Amino acid sequence: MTGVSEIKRSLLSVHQFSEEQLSLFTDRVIFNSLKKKDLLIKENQVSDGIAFILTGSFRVFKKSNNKELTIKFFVENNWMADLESLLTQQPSKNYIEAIEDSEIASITLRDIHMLMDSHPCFRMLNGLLSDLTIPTSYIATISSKNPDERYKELLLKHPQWVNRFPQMLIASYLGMTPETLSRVRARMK
Amino acid sequence: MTGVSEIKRSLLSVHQFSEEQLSLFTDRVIFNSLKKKDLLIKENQVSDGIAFILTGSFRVFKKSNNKELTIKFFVENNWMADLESLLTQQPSKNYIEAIEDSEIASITLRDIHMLMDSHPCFRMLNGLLSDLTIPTSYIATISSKNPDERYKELLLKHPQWVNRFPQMLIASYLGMTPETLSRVRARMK
DNA sequence: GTGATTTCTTGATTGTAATCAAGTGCGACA
DNA sequence: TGTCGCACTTGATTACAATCAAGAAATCAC
Repeated sequence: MTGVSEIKRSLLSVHQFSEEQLSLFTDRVIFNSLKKKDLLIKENQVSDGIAFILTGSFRVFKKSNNKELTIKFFVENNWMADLESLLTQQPSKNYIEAIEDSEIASITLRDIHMLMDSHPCFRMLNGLLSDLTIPTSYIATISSKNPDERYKELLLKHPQWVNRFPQMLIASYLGMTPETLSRVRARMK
Repeated sequence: MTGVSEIKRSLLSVHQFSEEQLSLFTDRVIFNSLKKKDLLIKENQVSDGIAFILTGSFRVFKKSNNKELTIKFFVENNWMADLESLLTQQPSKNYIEAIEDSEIASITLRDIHMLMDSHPCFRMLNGLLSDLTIPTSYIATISSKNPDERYKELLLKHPQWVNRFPQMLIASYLGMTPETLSRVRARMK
């Protein structure tokens, strides 16, 4: 009930770690609760590790002009981080916010490096990074499809998101106004 | 005149490698020439390493509908790769094309892993990855600024690109038609 | 160097999503 | 349970970049 087994299962999906190695890892994680709207990362803060979502959901967003632009969603049983800030160790230009009340387990970059130094197999954790990138498909969708196509694509790729997250956030993620999203949905019945 | 010293200089910018370590790395690189329009990576091909650009330039693009969408430019003295394909070892959804005749030096993922296993310091090469991501700022620009602002931003961030690359490609990168870019430029004099 | 092909410019028109606005509904919270 | 505030819907209008088109300029191939 602590979440340790979920973390281990996730690690096993990238590499056949031994039970001992898994424990080396989970011994270093720190558990946290966040309430809806709490921020995990604020702009100008340096990301110091990655977090596994045990329950709940998050979004990465950016302030541009003074609009919020939602770039990515994360839900339970996935790792999350601000990849840019993590890799460069420069201040983040993004925010990560809990959409729902959430439970997470974090590990610092320093601890990951220590694990990698002592056990080369932990190098395989780099495989986790791919889920943290912004996929080129997202750019393609945003910049070359119309609102109806964008929404249809989301329904195919992430049908659960549509009912789980407020439409404002979905609209923001799809690069359209809430009004437009509302009309897209009306059109589809 | 082989390019080895440029590679070493680039490696030193991420970590204080010894001369011996640098040579371990450069002993493994393979040199190649590409002509304008040659492809380094095609769609559906798995990326098997990273390449350092000695001379020339490249673009990452994607086919969507049947338009080409330019996502990133790379110029000499930088590393390039299709990060998604590299991290997931899944077929690429993108193309990498030489914009000019170019010289590159490549190293395979397998060789990088070997180096990391034998010398933990090579783990620092992960720092190179940050230049390969799609920055969130790009998304913000594309999806919340008008054509004039987008072009002005490019002039600030990458003034050299504007004269070096064909306007079609610049327009494609900025998410607008060549006609629109032409008008933006006319407007700015 | 000449012709051929592609890129760039400029103009006219259109389509589409943003904006502005008002009303409805629902959920959070006291 | 009631009410307050925020999210969502729907309508009318506007703004802006895409599209279509044609001509000029630049680049490429032979």
